[in-house]
Amino acid sequence: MEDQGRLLQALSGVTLTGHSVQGTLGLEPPHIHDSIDRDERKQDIGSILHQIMTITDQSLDEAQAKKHGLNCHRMKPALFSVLCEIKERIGLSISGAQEEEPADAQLMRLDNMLLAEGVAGPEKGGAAAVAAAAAAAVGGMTDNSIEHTDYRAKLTQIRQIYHTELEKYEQACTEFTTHVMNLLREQSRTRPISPKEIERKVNIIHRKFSSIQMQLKQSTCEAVMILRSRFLDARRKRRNFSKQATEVLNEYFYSHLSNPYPSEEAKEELAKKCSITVSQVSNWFGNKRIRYKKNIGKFQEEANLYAAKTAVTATQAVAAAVHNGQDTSPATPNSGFQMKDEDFQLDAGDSKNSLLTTMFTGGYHTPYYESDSIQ
DNA sequence: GCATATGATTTGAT
DNA sequence: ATCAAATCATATGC
Repeated sequence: MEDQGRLLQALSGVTLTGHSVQGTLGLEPPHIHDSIDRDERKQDIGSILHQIMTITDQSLDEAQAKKHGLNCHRMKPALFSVLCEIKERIGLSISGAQEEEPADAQLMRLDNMLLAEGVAGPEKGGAAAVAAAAAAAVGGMTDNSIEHTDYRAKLTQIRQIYHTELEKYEQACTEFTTHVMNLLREQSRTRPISPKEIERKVNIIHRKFSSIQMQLKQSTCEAVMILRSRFLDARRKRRNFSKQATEVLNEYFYSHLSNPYPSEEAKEELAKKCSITVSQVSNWFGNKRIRYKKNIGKFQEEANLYAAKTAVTATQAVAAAVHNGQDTSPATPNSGFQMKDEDFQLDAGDSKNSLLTTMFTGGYHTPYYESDSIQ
């Protein structure tokens, strides 16, 4: 009863000194309570608060001490690893081994595209812009270069934004990762968190951030595409080749009519002569071949023109040949036209020009350019 | 304004 | 990779 009394005293904050236990049990008349001094009660509350504070401090210290003791316990590492293992197993059995890497291919595609467009990869925008400006200054393509530099400038802009954003993301990712890692490492002193789990969590963070990066890449790609279609779609801004370039190309075409497939070297030379690209030469020959084949009649006049042209240049050689007593019998410019995997012979009926048809449909197989003849 | 010419691109085959 | 063929989109000439 004595013990109980003290305990109750401590808990209720009412001094029971001089009163019987019955009093604390509510057997005392109530008016006695009212008579207790208010100051005295305040003092009691203060002392209890103090006690509580002290207790809290003590228990914190105690807990800290206990924790430290546990941490230093020789069995702690073993216990920790066992707990980690158990946790690992539970985690695996719940979530299973779900590996999801479907976005990888798309990410690669985006990366490749950005690299191809010059948005990612080594810095070259400035140099290219300078080169373009220089080309413009030299001359040649005056109206084209302005748009091209404009395009370059916009591309550089996109590139800059892309890189700043990417850097920001990377920085945020590293920051967040280190923060989480520190947190987990700190917690691993009191919770079973294995390094493996930390690694996994870090991976999750990286995945999240890389998905954000992918969004950035995606929108950058879109921007570049729009820019391209606005500025670089050659079909929209097509310019005919110069008369001189067409001349050179036609000369080659009609003088190689039996095999109008310039080699890589020939293409390069033609490109240089015409100040166009090799692929433009390829395009031109591709178009020419198909269009010539489709309607040889339409091209008769042109063929004659260039045949005559080359004939003139060949005159000297012919003269020499005649002088040497060689055969100079006429050949036909278009009779031997040959497409790949196909022998294409001119049908006389196709031609609208009967004179030229009779002139050039002689059944000779020797292309005119290979003979030393003049018409 | 329209028909044709022409350079570029796409597609599918080899 | 290169080509033929079809197609697109602009240029040009009338």
